[in-house]
Amino acid sequence: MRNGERSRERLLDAATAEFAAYGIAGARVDRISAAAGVNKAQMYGWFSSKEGLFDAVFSQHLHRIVDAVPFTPHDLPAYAVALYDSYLTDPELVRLAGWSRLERVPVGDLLDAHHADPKHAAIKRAQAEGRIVRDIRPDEVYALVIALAGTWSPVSATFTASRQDDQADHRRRRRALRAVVRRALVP
Amino acid sequence: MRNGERSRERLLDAATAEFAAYGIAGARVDRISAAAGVNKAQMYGWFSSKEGLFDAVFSQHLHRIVDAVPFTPHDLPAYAVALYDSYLTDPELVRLAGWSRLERVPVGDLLDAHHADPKHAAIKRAQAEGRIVRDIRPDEVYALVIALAGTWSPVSATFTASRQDDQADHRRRRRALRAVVRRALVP
DNA sequence: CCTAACCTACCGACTGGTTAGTCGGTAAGG
DNA sequence: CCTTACCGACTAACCAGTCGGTAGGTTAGG
Repeated sequence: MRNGERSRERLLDAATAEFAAYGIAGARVDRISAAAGVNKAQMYGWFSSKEGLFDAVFSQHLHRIVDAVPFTPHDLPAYAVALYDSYLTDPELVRLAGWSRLERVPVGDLLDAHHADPKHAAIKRAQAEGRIVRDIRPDEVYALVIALAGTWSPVSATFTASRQDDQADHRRRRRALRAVVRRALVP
Repeated sequence: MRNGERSRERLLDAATAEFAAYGIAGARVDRISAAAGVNKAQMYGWFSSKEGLFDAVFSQHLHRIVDAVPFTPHDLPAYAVALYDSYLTDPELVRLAGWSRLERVPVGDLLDAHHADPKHAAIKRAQAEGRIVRDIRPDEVYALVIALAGTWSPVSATFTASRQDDQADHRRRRRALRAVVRRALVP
């Protein structure tokens, strides 16, 4: 009974990297346990299956996926830009969400309602204050901002940005993103 | 030598469905050959591996992914709405692109330049004519439109729409999409 | 017109490596 | 003495890819 807590953490870290890189079907439990330095049987004692391990990883990172960046409904352009930056520093989270969408949740909400509801409510208030356009429903405002911030994300259908890109590229994308969100959603 | 052409077609159709549903790592070649009614050894005679089969499937559908909808740079809002509709009728294409991004092409362009270049050039002309705002580069205009059209797509990080959704929902999303693209990109 | 050679579609059965998950245990701490 | 961390070795199923064929159609030579 030397150090169960630390082992569990190393295991979840290794599993995060593995699932982010290969998805659920592509992940290998032997690779995870080897990378974590945790015995496989031990792993199965804590989490009962590969799927169970993915669930643990995903729910552990849920708040980081959702709140990687403080939500600022009164300044959506800045929020979108901050998301762009967070996708650059933490592409794993976006990839994890992508796998979950493709391998687990093909339609409907990706996350539980109680993660999104507070944001929708905040958007509604900002609309009442005249900070956000009123002709689009709060949940859709949110969806559109997330989609825009993900234009160059690790699940982009066009181009995925990386930290190695030229700083000028990042600046140009941030500027475009800020302008688009402002013109589209700020009255 | 009864009908090689038809068998090949059935095989590619079955492979498309399988890869769209499960991705490369999750796809099972036995399932594909069974669904197509084509012997597995035959399959390996035509395509040399599971990866080779995915490549064939993906390149076969490339033009449909890129040109599922006629590109109308002079009316980007309508283009975005048409893409929304095409994602509803053909979610497989978007999922295929998603798998390719996650399992194959983690950074940079998802598609070859020669697929995107004509569109960028058309956007540039539309900008010169004053039909599209000039403060955003053509390739980024395109990326932003694709991202917006994919707000409720099968790779959405928030909500994935489906044909079963209420017609009112579809109308509301189309209207929001049209408004956002117009305000953001049309002068 | 026949037939031998050849090509391509088609196929059932197999294999070797991989992989999720298990077993039966030791030892450390409380 | 009980619980929990830890572990090497194992297994049964799975799965991509192969083997060694048969048969139908086409062509060319006689």
